Amino acid sequence: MSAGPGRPDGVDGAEKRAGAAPARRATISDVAREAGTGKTSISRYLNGELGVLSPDLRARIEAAIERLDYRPNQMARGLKRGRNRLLGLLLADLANPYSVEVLQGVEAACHALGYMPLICHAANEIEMERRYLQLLTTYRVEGVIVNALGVRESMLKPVGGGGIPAVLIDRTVDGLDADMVGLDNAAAVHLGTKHLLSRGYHDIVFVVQPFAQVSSRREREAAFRESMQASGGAARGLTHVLDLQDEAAVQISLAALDAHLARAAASGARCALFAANAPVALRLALHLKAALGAHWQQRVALIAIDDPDWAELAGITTIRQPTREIGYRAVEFLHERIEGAALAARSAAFEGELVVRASTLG
Amino acid sequence: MSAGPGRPDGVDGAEKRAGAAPARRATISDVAREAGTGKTSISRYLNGELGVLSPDLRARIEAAIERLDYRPNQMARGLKRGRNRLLGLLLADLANPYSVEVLQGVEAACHALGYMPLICHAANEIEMERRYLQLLTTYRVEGVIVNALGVRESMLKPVGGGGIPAVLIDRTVDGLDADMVGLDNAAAVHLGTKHLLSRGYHDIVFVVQPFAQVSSRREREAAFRESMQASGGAARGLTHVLDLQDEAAVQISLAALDAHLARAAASGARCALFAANAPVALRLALHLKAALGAHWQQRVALIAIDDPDWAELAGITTIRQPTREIGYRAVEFLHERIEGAALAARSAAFEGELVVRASTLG
DNA sequence: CTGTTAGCGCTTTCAG
DNA sequence: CTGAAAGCGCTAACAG
Repeated sequence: MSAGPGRPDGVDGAEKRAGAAPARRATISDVAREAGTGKTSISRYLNGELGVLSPDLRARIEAAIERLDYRPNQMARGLKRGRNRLLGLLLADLANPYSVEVLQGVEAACHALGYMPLICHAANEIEMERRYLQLLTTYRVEGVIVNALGVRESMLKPVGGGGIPAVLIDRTVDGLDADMVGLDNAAAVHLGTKHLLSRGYHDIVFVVQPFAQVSSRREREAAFRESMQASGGAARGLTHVLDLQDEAAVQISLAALDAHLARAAASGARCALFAANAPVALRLALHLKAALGAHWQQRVALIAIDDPDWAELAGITTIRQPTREIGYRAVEFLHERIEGAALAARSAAFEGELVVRASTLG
Repeated sequence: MSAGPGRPDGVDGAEKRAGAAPARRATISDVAREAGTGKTSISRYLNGELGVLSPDLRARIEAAIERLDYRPNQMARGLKRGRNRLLGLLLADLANPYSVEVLQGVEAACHALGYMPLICHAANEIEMERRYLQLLTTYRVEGVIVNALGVRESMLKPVGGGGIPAVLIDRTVDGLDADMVGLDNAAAVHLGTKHLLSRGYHDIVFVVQPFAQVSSRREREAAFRESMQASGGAARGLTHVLDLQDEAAVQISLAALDAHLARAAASGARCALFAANAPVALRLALHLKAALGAHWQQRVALIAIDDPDWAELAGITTIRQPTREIGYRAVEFLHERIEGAALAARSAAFEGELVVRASTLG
């Protein structure tokens, strides 16, 4: 991680200046000198303690700052103050539109509360995630929001314990007692199955990525089974695993799915696929299109949790998560922890919203 | 932007510790004391100057670090060294898959070169962009990669001038002489029109967002017109503007487009739409589907620059940009500048790749 | 091979 | 109202 020695320090292109502009950014001392005062007053000015400065001094400071195009160095401030207003946001997969939307909520909240988000993208690599978490520690972020891949609780701060304050998004982390915000998975799945059943689909396959390690997937899968049981055997439910990280496994799994669909079709059952999230839905749709042709929608119904922008185009029924709010709330939770709130771990579960489209109106 | 006074400093939940863990992260002094040596040796150890430490001292240091779970503070290092290994990445719109892909290239390069990307998302808000640029300055990033919305050159560093080193992505900034990396727009558009003409489409509408302020759009539009002229009047070309930031304008524009399509259909011309980028393509596809029904593809051809994941699902022909490489190269350029390279502004234009799908095989 | 001594740019007592 | 001085955690001469 360290840059290592050996860099030719002699090189210095920055010296080639056009003319007036200072080679080095002005420091607080420069401003103090320019304004003919001490650093303290500058600092006071920067921190908004205006009432305490004489109008004259204040004017001189303003002028000096302007003239030197001075910008306080956050790093130095952070070092002295012990807080740098940096929040880490660790995302498992930015290719998932869910993450991008949550990110937007996080950004909005950060602005409102005066934080700067340090966004880290693990790209589904558990090793990346580990490195980023370490990096965040190193940059002394005041807290982290984690959409975990495989983080161990050891690096995070359990409520009331040591480490760095964390709030979890979408997924819990084994053994970590922290604030959590996400979807009300059980309710969302029930919403979906109820819709499917009401539309007369009596053979439902729930397709989900390997769920043992990921709480949200686990909860969705459990809710699905429970939901089907509650239907009193009126419909047949089946869980199907699709490991998107392993293309070979995906092929095998899709073949099995095809077989199931064929069997169902032969027996005259109306069949629906319930994708546990957007990436799964996309993979399914692509496959169905390839396997059944452009009019695959007439052969099998598809519903999904998450509402990516292409869902409308493809006409797929979805259960939309209030993603922005999830991100926003996560920051709020974290902020409270950072400010020292000593309450027990909280959890916010938002409701999903059913968006009915053509795919389930067959 | 400043936190302002008035925060109740008395509150301090962090004091409520479970037991052993230290309330405060260990500092280099703690480690030195624990290892029974001076800070210098610790620093040397941290910076990989291992050959210069006796095996014994080294072992003691390692043990101490381990015991205290010590992590060097990057902020302090940066303050002292004058470089904090932070790079700013200013993105106009993360909802555009293009940005996410470029981002991945940037991340990869950052890892390889030892930087930490500070990702800022302007969300198409020019004011946000300005604030972020200021913030990045304040955090003393060593350089910025900018996918500009409306940045003025005043904040950035023209090659050889003052300010912060910048490299531009996809779009140039008026009056800023900086490194630039993006798509070979002219070639990409030619690729598209050639394909369309060869498939017998003789009425082509190029749909683009307002292009006066954005160099890539401008170049694409110009290339389109030139391309049509070069076809020697064999086909009719028309530029159509779609301002996605203004829903009312979009409606009007789409209505006009519908009229054009109807006219073309009446005259028996085979008509194609050429979307200048993915967001435009999505909007067009959604509209066509709503206006012409699920089988809109049989009525009008669609081709687009950019290759979002839904393109395959919708069967839309695209011109794919090597997005990862663009991001990677941008970091490399920036790195060279940071290291002091004093060459003239460079520009890297990557070739697009035509991905033919059903939409243009009608 | 190792430690001492100055700061990096800023905030914060503590005296004027 | 204002400024001098002492660090925050770390690195980099400069002596041993």
